[in-house]
Amino acid sequence: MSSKEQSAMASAGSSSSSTEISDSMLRRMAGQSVNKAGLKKDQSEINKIIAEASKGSKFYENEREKDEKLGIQIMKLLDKRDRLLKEGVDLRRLERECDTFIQRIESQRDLSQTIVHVDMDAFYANVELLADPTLEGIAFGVGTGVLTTASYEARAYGVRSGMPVFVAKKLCPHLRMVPATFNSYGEYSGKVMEVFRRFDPNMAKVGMDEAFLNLTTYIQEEREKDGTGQESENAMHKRRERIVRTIRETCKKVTGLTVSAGIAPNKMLAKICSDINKPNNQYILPFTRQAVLDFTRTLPIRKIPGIGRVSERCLEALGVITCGDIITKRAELHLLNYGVIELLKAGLGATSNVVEAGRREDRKSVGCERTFREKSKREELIAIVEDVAEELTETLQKLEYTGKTLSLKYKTHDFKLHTKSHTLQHGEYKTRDSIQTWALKALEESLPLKLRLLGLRVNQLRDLRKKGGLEQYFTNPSHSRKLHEDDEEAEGADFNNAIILDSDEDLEDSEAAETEQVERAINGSPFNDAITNAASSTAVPFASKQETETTHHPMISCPICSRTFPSSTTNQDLNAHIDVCLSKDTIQQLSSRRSSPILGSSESVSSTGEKSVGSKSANKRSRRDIPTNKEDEEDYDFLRPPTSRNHSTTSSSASVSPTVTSSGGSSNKKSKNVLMGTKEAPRNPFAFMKR
DNA sequence: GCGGATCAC
DNA sequence: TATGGTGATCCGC
Ligand SMILES: Nc1ccn([C@H]2C[C@H](O)[C@@H](COP(=O)(O)OP(=O)(O)OP(=O)(O)O)O2)c(=O)n1
Ligand SMILES: [Mg+2]
Repeated sequence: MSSKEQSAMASAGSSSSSTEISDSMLRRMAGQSVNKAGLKKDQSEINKIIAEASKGSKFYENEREKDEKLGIQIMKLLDKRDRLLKEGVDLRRLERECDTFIQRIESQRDLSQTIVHVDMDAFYANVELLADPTLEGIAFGVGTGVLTTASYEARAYGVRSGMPVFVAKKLCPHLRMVPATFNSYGEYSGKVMEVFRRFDPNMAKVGMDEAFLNLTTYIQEEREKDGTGQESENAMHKRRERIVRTIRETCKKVTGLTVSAGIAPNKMLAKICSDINKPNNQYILPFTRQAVLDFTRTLPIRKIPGIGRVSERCLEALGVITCGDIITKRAELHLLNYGVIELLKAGLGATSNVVEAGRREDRKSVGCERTFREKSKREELIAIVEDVAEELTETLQKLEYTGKTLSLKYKTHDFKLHTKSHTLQHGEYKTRDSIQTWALKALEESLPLKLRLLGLRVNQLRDLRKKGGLEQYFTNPSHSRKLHEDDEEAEGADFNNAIILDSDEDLEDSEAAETEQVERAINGSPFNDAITNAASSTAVPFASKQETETTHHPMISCPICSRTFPSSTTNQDLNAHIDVCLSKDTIQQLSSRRSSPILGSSESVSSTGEKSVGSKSANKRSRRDIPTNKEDEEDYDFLRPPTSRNHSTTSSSASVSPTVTSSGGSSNKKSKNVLMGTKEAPRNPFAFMKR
């Protein structure tokens, strides 16, 4: 049993070449393998060229070390699994427990929202193309030293984001490079977002070139305007496609840039779909449970946002390659305290469909870092820190934030990363001096170092544009500034008020309590003092409000079959119907191909004229009280038991958090991601999909 | 609160 | 010869 996985894990050297580059290293060095369309060469050949070009470098050595440690951690993970199984853990019980989770997830599945993920094609590259038409149709990359992105012509050679130029040129000798012009990307980003916002004023921007839109309201309004009543699923399907095509065309018309899109009932699926027909195209997933399950069953877990190279390898070692495997292996995942519930949600394609605009005060940090040729001379390093501190200060002031925590980041010549941070008890980081003073101190006490990167970052921010103090607590969320209403790029540095009070608390480690000064300056009026001081003492100024939204759910509909009901329907009736639907046995449908009423009519139909998306507030909860569960909405409650379970079975010996034991220095540290979890505490890499 | 680590863009 | 910058989150202490 374990022999099979053992071959799957680690390197299982199948490399036939004389050199000994393991499979895992080949894959590690090759970023995203776009295996999609016409690559000029075989992906495995490309991977070999990449690794070959890097071999021997410090970078490569560092990667190899990390790879080796990961292999060890994975082996420990498998050992732990085998040990628990040998000790007689009841897998079937775990499986039943997972089935309960699945039932709950299913009961909350919501197909009622039309979610779209829009993603600009080769964004930086296409912006450069607008400025320089001679780039049309040729292979080129954007950046210096490392590519931020590449034209699709270049991608055909295996050239990708994050790849160093010298490697890219090995893959594509005629590759042309153009330097990045970040300001222009910001400007175009602004224009693009403006277009998206026409279709969903609440659009959620994700980075400079992508966004989530909830088109449900737009669609509803359009239908009302048309006088169109309830539509067949087929008609809805076409309407969605048409509207998204319009969005993309408008974007192209207004900005000259092409965009791809994914249309699905929730964010994760929409995001995955936007990639399917890239570039300059779209993909829509039918809004039926069966279509979603068919889609996810064979979907590689690596496509799940949040599952990166490391998680992919860990899961692969457990035999989990596709989302369908998540279901199949659910008991083992549960046993190992992997974040089963989040994995199951992803595997079932039942994730968050809440789209809300980001807010300025949501920002958590502002930083600045610089890579340079190896340096170890004290004065040189000091000069760099001073330089970085100055730039960071300028950025902070322009953006109008201050922060309580400052961290210094440095990378040694052999690519090992480190950070040191300091949190002020009273004051705030705001001036160049307060920042630089601590940064230099931190650097000096680490000093004998040969470095290639230095950076500074301020955390625990306070938004100076937002009313400080307790009022935040009572102010209506809608009053908070949307992230787009200004901020970065475009826009000349609008001078800041006279907030320049300088509160160099930290200078002598004295931590003066000039917070008062700062606050006063910010709030301008002394009337605020009482509130302000109280707030700062309770850390409220930095608090962000809680949304506590459950999944979007404007109408009452069966979460399994989508059938809608009048809002007058009682919970009892609804639950009765849900039980019927669930009784079909979710698991079975997952593993069996079982065709289904595709976009057919059978579903949806009976709308009983329950229109009104407007009555949104109607039913906020999608799960109308399931079986016997506690009140908690918290997934982790289900994962708690694991620890006790694991050990209860084995009693003492279980060695609570054994395996890891830290082998010298930072070594074992793999603990990070799920697996290594010496203990329970499953990791939750899916913030993105979380409610 | 700190430091390491993973992930995304 | 040679491997970026910004920001977020999670985990174990
Ligand atoms: N490691 C990375 C990845 C991306 N970017 C920047 C450049 C990209 O143009 C932009 C958007 O990232 P995407 O992942 O969306 O990639 P592209 O838009 O370039 O290509 P596409 O979306 O068509 O795959 O972010 C970056 O600086 N560094
Ligand atoms: Mg893009």
